[in-house]
Amino acid sequence: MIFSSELIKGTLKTIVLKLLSDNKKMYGYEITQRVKDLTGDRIQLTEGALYPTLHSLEEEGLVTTELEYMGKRVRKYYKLSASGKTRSKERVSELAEFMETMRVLLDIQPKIA
Amino acid sequence: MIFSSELIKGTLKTIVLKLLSDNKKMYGYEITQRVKDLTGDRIQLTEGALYPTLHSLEEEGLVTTELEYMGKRVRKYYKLSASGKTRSKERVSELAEFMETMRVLLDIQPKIA
DNA sequence: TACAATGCATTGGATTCTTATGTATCTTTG
DNA sequence: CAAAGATACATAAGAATCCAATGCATTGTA
Repeated sequence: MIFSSELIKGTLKTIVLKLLSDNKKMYGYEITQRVKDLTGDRIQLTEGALYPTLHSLEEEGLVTTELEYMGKRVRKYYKLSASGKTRSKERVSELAEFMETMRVLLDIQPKIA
Repeated sequence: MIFSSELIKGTLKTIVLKLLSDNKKMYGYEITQRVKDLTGDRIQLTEGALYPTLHSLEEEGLVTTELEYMGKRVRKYYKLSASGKTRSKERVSELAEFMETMRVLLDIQPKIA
């Protein structure tokens, strides 16, 4: 089952920030694949959503970029800035609280880990 | 803490459907207050978001409406149709799965209920 | 050699929400 | 009793966010 896109809304930035906080640096395509892998194909980021998000994070100063050349192919790596690291923690914990609130609101039983 | 609005995106319809599945009938203002209560003021639905959503659910045939007069004041009650009940269950379980996926992706520890 | 995968990116459109506004009634408080 | 707040409906303009489609180019594979 692939989740209907509406659910992704509002969580994309948090996903990206979290991944970047766990990895020194990542490039766009890598992020899409990592999310695909980690979610068992259930979340597939589209490029039309991801790249504007990455650019937006850069404009906000939360990530910095560096180009790397693999032969003739260019990779644009993104890494968290200091403020990005802080923001990442904030976003993740806010989402955690939100999910807990939604769990109560929707009377959803938590899975036993 | 009131959640940043982006997080609510995509979950509003599910919230409304779930509340209606737990209550025979509800009216708009009641829904906003119920959500406010159930979430300890953390989620506050705006009318500009709620009413279009309710109208949309009606157009989709997921809810039916009936007017009730309290003196001169009108209340518009919404109740789930048969297809609405089905959709409600689908939406809630989809959101539950999505949340579980996000929990794994973001490495969020579940609270012990 | 064609096709799939990798890798960047933009554009147009749809959807969804916020903010602001409007109307009207009922209740509480100074 | 008047004013303010709560109750109750609703719409409109604009912002934000995402998807689908498209484009370009390189690399690997059947």
